Amino acid sequence: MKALHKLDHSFYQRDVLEVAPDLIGKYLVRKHSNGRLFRNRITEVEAYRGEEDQACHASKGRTSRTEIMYHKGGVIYVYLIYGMYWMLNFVTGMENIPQAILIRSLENIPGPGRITRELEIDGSFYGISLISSGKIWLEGHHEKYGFITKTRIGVDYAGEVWKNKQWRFVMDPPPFGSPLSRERGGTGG
DNA sequence: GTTAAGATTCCG
DNA sequence: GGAATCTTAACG
Repeated sequence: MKALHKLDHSFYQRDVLEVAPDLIGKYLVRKHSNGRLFRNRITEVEAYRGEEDQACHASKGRTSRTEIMYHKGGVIYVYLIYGMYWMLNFVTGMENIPQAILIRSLENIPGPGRITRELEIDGSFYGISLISSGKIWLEGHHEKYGFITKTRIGVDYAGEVWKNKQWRFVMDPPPFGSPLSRERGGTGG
């Protein structure tokens, strides 16, 4: 078994459309205050790219909420949706270029709201470092996973051009035994 | 200050 | 299909 290494700034400080597919199969590691360690592979993400992307929160420009997306890659962007669920995002790219990747599913946790609930991630994670916080980081090895692209979920308001971007990346083939693999072999409707 | 809507999830 | 639940952005 290959050794896992922690991903550093060089991984995150690339264009969001390069980083997003590279996230597939990487291990998300969460260290709790009691020392307990959670480690699970990322299976689905979505890219949000720049002020021109009408589905990206930064399309509203710099605000207190979007400010962190203008930071160079390697920090966390979280926000509350529907008053109930925290969405976990990784900021990517260079300084002053707003980008982020929504972590939509892990190997055993489908759903962005469920990920933050189970990993105990909330607003206090806004802006913390994926490299030096010690609370959350990524590990990987030099191996690429297969993936397919799809349109992003829940962004129909963004207009024809942006809502149709194939900027959702899903592990394919899915991990054996996962809900995804069962879905795949299903009846098809 | 008020208001509409949201990168969701769960139940029926 | 609809409720839960509250922050954000837009407007005044």
